[in-house]
Amino acid sequence: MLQLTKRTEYGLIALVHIAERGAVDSGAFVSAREICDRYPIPRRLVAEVLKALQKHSLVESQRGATGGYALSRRPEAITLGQIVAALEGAPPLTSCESPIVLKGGGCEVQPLCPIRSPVHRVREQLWGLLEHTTLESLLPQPSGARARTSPTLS
Amino acid sequence: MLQLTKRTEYGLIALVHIAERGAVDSGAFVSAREICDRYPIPRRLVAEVLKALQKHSLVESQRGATGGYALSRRPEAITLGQIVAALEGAPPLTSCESPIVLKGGGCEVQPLCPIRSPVHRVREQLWGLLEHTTLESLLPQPSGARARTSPTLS
DNA sequence: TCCAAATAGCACCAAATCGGTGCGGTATCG
DNA sequence: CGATACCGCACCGATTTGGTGCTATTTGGA
Repeated sequence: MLQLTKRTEYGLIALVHIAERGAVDSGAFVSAREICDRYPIPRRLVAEVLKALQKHSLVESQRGATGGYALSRRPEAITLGQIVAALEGAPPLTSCESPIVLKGGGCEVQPLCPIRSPVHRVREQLWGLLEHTTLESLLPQPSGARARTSPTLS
Repeated sequence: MLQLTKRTEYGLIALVHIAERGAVDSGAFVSAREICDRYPIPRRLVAEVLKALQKHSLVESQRGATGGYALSRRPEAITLGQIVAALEGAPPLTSCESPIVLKGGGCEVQPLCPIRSPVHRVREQLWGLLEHTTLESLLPQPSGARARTSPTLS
């Protein structure tokens, strides 16, 4: 499916929320509870997602009573591609997209597969798009650049 | 998953093959058997996929002994977006991508969802990419070596 | 000091989707 | 007639997804 999973959506929401709270690099920590209090996301899921993001060094975690999560980089240094790769596995671009072989041929021989090469081109453009979209660009314009109504979550 | 299904890949292969054979608009018909003789695709699957493509008016079918499938339009008038939409359902762009609601809020109220609007933007770009990629551009350079898909959208 | 809050880790589950198949029916050409 | 080829339905197993239970561990604060 050409669709983001719920995990990724939850991750995006969590990251946007953390970014809005200004929790960057141990400056402050946002708890999973705060996130799922605000949005109807199961607490367990948000924890699982954040854990995955932490493993990919996108967020840092702090245990204990006042613990939580914080971005490990500034929002403009985090890309959608990194988030998706962290939550949905390595980009399928690397693995042979269409392991189609001619009868008797091998997929290794590129000229035999009619669509592998062009589809790879498309996939690369797609990931390029994701890589050029930063977390910051997903934030609801904090400094009033655009006239979008701020959610005013806090 | 941000990945095309096997069905879509099979569909692309079938369409590319049909296009290469010059079967356009009842000019000639390519049988499913010919396709799966050439590529290791289960005959049943290719038939199912072609049927779906036919329902979406991307190919036409002819029953009988010398029957088969033909493109209903020229390859440059068929886009990747149309193919994907036919084989993986309506573009998820229309349905609310992240049905996230604030506690007590509704997803209908757009300003409340922090990521819906930005994610929609990204999705639109993505589909724009697919819509600008024609079946012709997926062909292995028939004559004019214009293997472009869409020019720099970022 | 002790408890509450919070993350970490593991196993587990139900439902949906995906890839693929069986079987019979119908149309068409030779 | 009969071979070829599309059509339609139901069905199956495997994988993925979305989600939960429970417990351990860490940490701050009353």
